[in-house]
Amino acid sequence: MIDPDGPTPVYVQIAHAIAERIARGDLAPNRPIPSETQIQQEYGVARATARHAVAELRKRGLVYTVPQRGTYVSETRKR
Amino acid sequence: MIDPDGPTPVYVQIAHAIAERIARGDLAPNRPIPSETQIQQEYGVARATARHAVAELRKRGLVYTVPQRGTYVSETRKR
DNA sequence: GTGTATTTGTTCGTATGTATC
DNA sequence: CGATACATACGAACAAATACA
Repeated sequence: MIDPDGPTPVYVQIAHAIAERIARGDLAPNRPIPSETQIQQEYGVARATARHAVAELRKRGLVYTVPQRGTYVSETRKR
Repeated sequence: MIDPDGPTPVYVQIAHAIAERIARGDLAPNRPIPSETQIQQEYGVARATARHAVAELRKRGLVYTVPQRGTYVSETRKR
């Protein structure tokens, strides 16, 4: 699923994969996404890379992080 | 005893030191090895490093951990 | 029965060093 | 040089189960 040798950075690929799980409803609002450790194991990357991926999702507003608790899927914007 | 600036990672050095104590019989089968907190203090390292060292010993099959209990020296393999 | 201390489990935050492209 | 990525290490906080007085 992740291509370490591709042109797209691994952390972007992982962020994209998680974003899809959110879009699909696999990961619901206010529910935790995989922890950094789980991402490390699931994708076989270093923690720094896992963190980078999460930071990417946070930057896009898809998730929010609670220190020492975890990272959760943002609530769908009211409309 | 532990060299933080050496080429060998601190957690490996600590794992090695404890492995020697086991090999020497200083730590007997089914007896607890030092807790993570004790390892922290004895070697002056962070808990994450102490845990890493214990994980290393577990990986080698030298010890087994009982959640909320402690980590114990594995029984000598029957032969 | 009740509280306290101990121990491992788990999480995110941060920094440093190395290597590669 | 900067971005990416890995490994190591320290810090801080809280949870949960166990052990014991």
